[in-house]
Amino acid sequence: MAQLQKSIEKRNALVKATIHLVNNNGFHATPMSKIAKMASVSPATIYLYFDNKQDLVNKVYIEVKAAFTAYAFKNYNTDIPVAEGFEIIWKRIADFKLKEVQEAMFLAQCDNTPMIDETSRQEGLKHLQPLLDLWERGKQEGIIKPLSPYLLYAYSINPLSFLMVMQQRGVFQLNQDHLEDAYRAAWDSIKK
Amino acid sequence: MAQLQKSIEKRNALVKATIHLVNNNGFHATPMSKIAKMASVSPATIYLYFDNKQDLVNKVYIEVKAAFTAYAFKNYNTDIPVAEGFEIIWKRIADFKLKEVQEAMFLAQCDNTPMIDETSRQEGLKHLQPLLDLWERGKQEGIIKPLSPYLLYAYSINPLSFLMVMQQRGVFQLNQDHLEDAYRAAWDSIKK
DNA sequence: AGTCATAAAATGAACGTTCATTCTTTTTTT
DNA sequence: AAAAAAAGAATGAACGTTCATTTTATGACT
Repeated sequence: MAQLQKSIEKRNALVKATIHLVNNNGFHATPMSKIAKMASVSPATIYLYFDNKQDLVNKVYIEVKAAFTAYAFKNYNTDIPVAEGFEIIWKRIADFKLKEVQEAMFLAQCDNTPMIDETSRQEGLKHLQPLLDLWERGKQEGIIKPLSPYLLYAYSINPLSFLMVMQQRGVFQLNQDHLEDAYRAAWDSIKK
Repeated sequence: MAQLQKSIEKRNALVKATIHLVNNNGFHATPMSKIAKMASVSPATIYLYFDNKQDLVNKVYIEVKAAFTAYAFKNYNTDIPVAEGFEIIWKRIADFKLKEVQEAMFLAQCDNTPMIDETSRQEGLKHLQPLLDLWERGKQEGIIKPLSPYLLYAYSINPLSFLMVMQQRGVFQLNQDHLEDAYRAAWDSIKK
């Protein structure tokens, strides 16, 4: 029991170190030796928890993505009206990206590079279904534009990633007023 | 003269090969030997044109970025009214991303990873000034929302990158109708 | 409770490979 | 013939992964 506990701690440390180092250096410029060192572990120990480097980063991606969507949909259920549901989800996503900066940065990098296996990418996409359902409902009720989900996503949700990256690079400071403006822009771009 | 001519061809081949290989494998999974092979050149020859691998990718980034912005602002000048100017620029950007897919993918990857030096990133940003000026004018005339340029960019220009990546991954096909919809969403999100 | 045998977990060193870069030689151009 | 450009082979460092060994935890038996 104490043994299992310890293992989980080590695994978490490895995941955390991977996120941090990949954010700063990229996947291929992050040696296993450095991940091990940051997690206070021997390089060989990584291979007790993961098959290899690719498996490590795939698993980290899927776990972070799952955590992200769990957070995003926490206060949402299908009984809530479309406009309100969208606002709830959008603001939770913004929350996540502002609070869990490292995790969000990691996802942004994964989504824009060939770093992740295609299958893991697909896996990560599945979790977004509630949002797609909401948009479908919104279209049927004539509340939002009859557009492809990719367009809806591109103009309402995805811009948050861009803003977060800019904030992270220190080029501008994102505050609560900005977020209200951003939400308004997001809604204006998809509402009918 | 004939010698210089030949050199430029080799250099172009190297740039092209770098873009292609980095798009498919990422920066660090693209060995100089493969770039050389794809450009039909010896690895050593690369070092006649570029200082090292980092210098190569930085220069490719800046050149592609310059080509991109030159294309974007081709038909625009400061006498054109704000709304019309925005439409011209937006559609040229969309054009570029659809026609020069490899170049656009390369920029998207550079903008979301630690692959490029910070100074090169800054350098690439400078070229966007005409768009910033246009927004400033739009705000003063009360035509577009009084928002930070980062918000304006995030909700009007940047989504195109997302759409292009999705298209490139084959998850959906972007056609002319989509582009009209996308432009409408872009404008709705920033107009007052 | 304490001892010890066994198994699991963890380690550091070592291996084989890959890669960026350099060096020496050959080819091409002037 | 001299200089510039290009080539391929060589070099040394870094990396992912494995291996042999040590450390730690577990549980049976006194």
